[in-house]
Amino acid sequence: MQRMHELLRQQVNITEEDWRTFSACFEPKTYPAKTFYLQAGETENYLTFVESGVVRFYVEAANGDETTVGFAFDGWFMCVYSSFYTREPSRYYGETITETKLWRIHYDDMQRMYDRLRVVDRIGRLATEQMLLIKSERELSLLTKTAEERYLDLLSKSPQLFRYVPLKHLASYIGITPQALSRIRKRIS
Amino acid sequence: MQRMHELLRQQVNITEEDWRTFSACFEPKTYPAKTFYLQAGETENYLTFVESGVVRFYVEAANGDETTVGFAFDGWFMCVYSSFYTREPSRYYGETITETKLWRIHYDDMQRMYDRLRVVDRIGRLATEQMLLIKSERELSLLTKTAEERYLDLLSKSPQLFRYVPLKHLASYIGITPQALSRIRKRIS
DNA sequence: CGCCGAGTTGAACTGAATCAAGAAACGTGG
DNA sequence: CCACGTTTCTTGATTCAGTTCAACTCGGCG
Repeated sequence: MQRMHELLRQQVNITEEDWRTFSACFEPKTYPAKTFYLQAGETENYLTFVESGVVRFYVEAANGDETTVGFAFDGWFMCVYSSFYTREPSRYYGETITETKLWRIHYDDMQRMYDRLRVVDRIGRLATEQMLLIKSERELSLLTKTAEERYLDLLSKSPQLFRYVPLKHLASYIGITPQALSRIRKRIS
Repeated sequence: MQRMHELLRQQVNITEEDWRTFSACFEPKTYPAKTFYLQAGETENYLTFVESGVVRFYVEAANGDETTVGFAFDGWFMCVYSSFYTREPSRYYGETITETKLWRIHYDDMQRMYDRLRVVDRIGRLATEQMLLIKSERELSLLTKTAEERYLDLLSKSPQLFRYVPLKHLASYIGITPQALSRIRKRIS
């Protein structure tokens, strides 16, 4: 919680009183490794701050194949936004990779906070803007870069992933099969 | 402006007074067809509401190839968000396809509005959330669908594009070359 | 009329998918 | 702490979608 407080203060002016009101809405929770924090078909009810751990988001194709869409790391806000905003069932699974400690706020509480505290609208806007930047960058990467370039980007920007996540999930994040990734790694080394 | 007012009122409670204050910051502008509203290297200074017309966003590769990243239609807010938020030069070009009438607000005025009117924080948050939904959908499409599926999606969801935009730009939006799109169209028909 | 950009078509090539099999690493129970 | 089964990773052979390069058609427009 300490960490979330610091992170928010870097971005917005939040009074001690507003922080107490806002932070009181969060509940702590811990998931063991390899457990679902959200399954496809469920509705995302929480906006979550990751205190420690790594979470993987993926979708499942009709044939059972998984496509990894993204990850959430410690110090991030995470959420299946498409379900959280629209209140429709999620198409994504969210699964912990390592043991994950988090703080989360329920959708209903968040709406109350939006109405009650002006600073929360501001926080929500800035958090969404940051996620939009990440998604725009990824769109550009998928459109203009080769699989090999995306692999090297991942290697340099998120080396910690390679310690926890099986290569097959990184392959599907890059947009290729595990076999293709294996050959890229062989070619490079 | 009428249209923007209606659109906003569908989403937030905005008082007449706040609307007058906010809308007074917007200036009208008209671009002929095939002109740049923003070039790569420039910083995006405006958040823009498209009154009528179609705008294409693209990036240019080292070899001169263009990759179309997206479009903006009438009734949309448009912006090169990555440049607008970060105040860094844009890597995207924004070029009108048809004559385009728009209303725009300068970055500095928008920041003033954020501080002055609470409802603008709310509007900014909701607008960003919607763009994030669009980008998330596109990410999923690029990761899990074939070029042919993306072509058919575009055909059913945005048929108006086919009236204005050369196929080569739709091809690069789909993520393939004009030749490959030509063959897909032949195969399907 | 001649030019130019857009679209199509053909042929050769390439990166990645697929199918299949084997090797390595991992974790779980005894 | 080892043995076993499972998952992950690698490698090979084949197929496929899409790229690249090149030639040609078509329609608009100075």
